[in-house]
Parts: sequence; structure tokens; C-alpha cells
Amino acid sequence: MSQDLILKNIAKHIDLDKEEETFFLSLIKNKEVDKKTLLLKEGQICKYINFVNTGALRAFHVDKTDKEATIMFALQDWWITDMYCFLNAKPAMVYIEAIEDSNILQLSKENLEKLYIKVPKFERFFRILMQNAYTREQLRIIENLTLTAEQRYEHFLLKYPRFAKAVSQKQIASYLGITPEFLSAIRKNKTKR
Amino acid sequence: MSQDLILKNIAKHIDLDKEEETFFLSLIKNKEVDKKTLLLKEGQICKYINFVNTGALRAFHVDKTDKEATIMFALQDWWITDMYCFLNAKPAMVYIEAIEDSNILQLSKENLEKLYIKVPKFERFFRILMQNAYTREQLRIIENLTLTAEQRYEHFLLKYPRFAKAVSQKQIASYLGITPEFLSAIRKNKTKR
DNA sequence: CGTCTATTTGAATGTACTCAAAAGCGGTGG
DNA sequence: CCACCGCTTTTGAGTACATTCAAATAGACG
Repeated sequence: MSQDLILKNIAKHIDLDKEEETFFLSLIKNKEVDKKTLLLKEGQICKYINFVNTGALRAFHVDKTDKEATIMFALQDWWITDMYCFLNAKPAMVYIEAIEDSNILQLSKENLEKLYIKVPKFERFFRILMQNAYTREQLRIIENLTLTAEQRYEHFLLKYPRFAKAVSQKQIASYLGITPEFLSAIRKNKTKR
Repeated sequence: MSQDLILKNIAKHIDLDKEEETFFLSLIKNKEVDKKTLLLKEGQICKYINFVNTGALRAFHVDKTDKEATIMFALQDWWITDMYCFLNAKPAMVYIEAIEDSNILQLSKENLEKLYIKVPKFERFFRILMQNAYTREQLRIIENLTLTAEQRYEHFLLKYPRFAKAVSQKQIASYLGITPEFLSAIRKNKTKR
């Protein structure tokens, strides 16, 4: 339940003094969740941005035909939320699920606004976070547009070896935008060569 | 060559006083480009973030097999750059091209850093810009993962009617991640019904 | 141990691509 | 003003990539 990790995460981009650290921590809610718990369901208001202190989360969208699309995984030291709905206080389009027993640190929209007012440096912190998220997603789009499923799977393994170990094939398939059956076929072909 | 538009664009998210406006404008470079001019080529250092004052730009990636993937269009009042390379001073992965005669306002990385120091409110402005870009790309990924090409085309027309008028079918196809031939077939099917 | 879910396998199908060729369209120069 | 050029769009046939459905097998967990 230590809060070292989140402070270190913040220190990557901005410097806080003791008082600012204390204020920030006072705004954070600590939450223990078991594997398979849903932190957010479609249609709910997304109140929090979540920092993974320990464990792992997954954000996914479910369409009318019950097809899942994994939007992102978040392992230790990652931030995750349904950003659109968090920012605009709209009903969530995605589910966020614990894929392991996890310890999550939550920052609410209201507290984030307080934080921006009292410690404007956090504008910078979240700017950098958003920049990184944006460029990551942009790269993912390029890959989705130009690569075959097999190539995307290769890239995924190279870029996110931590994810590849932590999550099921079914979930990887839904991140890549293919069926579990086809991912299985891809893996079979790979070993054959 | 007026700078009203960019100031209005900024005023959507933060309030500047006269002095701050003047300082901001002093950092901006004005550029007129003809249709088909490349503002950025793959491999170059991406020095600027571009604001479209008049005209239209397109960012696209070209893979080993010469296949183009359009990353984004930017019409009047939009910001566009190769964000990853702009931020990290890396060689660009994308081309940015004028798809009409355009008037572009450019802000360099160095000047942006100056701006952050002298007018920290801009941290907020670009945070919001990045947030919006991020959530937009995330939505695009969900659509790419769950919808067929025809559905994606429908959404594109609904969401970006301005784009649909300004750009060629070939470019729309490369934004949707399909071949021009297949987009042509989709359009044929649509009218048939 | 039994149950539930994940993964694999294979056949049939559908979606989108490649290649080639024709038709359309816009700009440029004579 | 028209003829020509280059590029975009259309069309169609053949093919490749990826899905669906069903069933068998393997793993995880209480």
C-alpha cells in the first residue's frame, strides 16, 4: 500500500516538494480489487483515472455483436481510464477489468481539477502523459493500417513483452483486432518455420 | 495572413492578456505553401507544429511496399504535426503535404519550450489539445477493430463531412485502411440500395 | 475430480486485396 | 478551345487473408 511508486512515476516529469506530494496523496483513493473485478462498466460515469500500483488492468469495448476490442492493457506503473468519458463526464463506452488481483490508486475528476488549481505543474505532467498516449495510439493506428495480423502480433511481442506474459491469447487477439482462432493459427505457422 | 483565427483557437481553452498574445505571436512563423508542397518528409527532423490558418494538410505514412496510410487530415483551424518526432526530435516517420494552397502558422519546438516557461498556461492548452487528440485516436482504433470497411466509411462521412468534400477518394481509402478499388466498390454498393 | 474457459484444429465462407484494363476528369500547352 | 497527358476512379477476375462455426483438446481453479 506504499505510495512510492506513484510519486516516482510523477517525478519522471515534474518535481514536487514535500507539501505538494502530501497534497497530491491526500486526493488519491486506494483500492484493492480481485482478479475479474470490473472497475468500470459500460454506461457508468467514469469518475476516476487509475494508476496501477500492483497487478494489471485491461480496458475493452464490446460492440452490438458482443465482439470485444481490447483498447489497452495497464500493468504496474501505468495510468488507465476511459479518457473520453472521464474528461467529458459521459457514460463509459468501455469496461475496465482487473486481470490480476490489483492495488489501484484512483484520482477523481474533481480532485484532478483541484490539483490543477493548487499545483499547476500537474498540467505539465498530464500534458506529457497525454502526449505519450497520443503518440502511442497513432503508432498503433499506422500498424493497424499497414501490417498484416501476423506482423502486428510480432510487433506486439517485441514492444510489450510484459503484456505478452501477463495476458491470455484471447485478450491479445482482441487487442490486435483478430479472432482467437486466427491468432492460434498464426502461432502455429510461426513455430513451423 | 491575419492571426485572429489562431488566437480564437487558443481562447477556446485558455485566456491570454494582450502581452501574452503578442509574445505568442512573436514565436509564430507564417508560411504560404502551394498545393502538393511537402511540409515534412520522412527522415527529416520535424521542427514545427503546424496550425492551418487557411487551406488543408494531410499527414501520411509510407511503408516498405509504398503503401500509403493517411494518419490525419487537417483543415482550417486544426493543429497537425508528426507528434512523436516533434516531441522527441527524431527523424519523421510521416510526410505532411498541402492538399490545397495553404497558409500555415508554425511553432517550433524551441519556441514552444520558451512559451511553456514564459506563459505556463500553455501547458494547459496543449494538455487539452493532446487529450482531444488522444481520445480521437482511441475512438478510431475501436472503430478499426470492430467495424467493417463499409461501416468505417459511413462513420467517416458522418463525422468528417468537411474532409469528405475536401479530399480525394484515394486519400479517404488510405485513411480507412483500404484500397481505392475497394472503396469504389463500397460506394457502388451504397448507391445500389 | 468435475466444471468452466481457453486454445487448437479444420472446413466452409466472406471480406478485402492484387492486377490489369478501361473510363473519367482536370490541368496545361499549343 | 481543344488535344493530350497524368492521375483518379471504376470494373472485373482471380486470390489471399481472416472469420465463422463446430468440435476436440488442454488448462485453470474451486
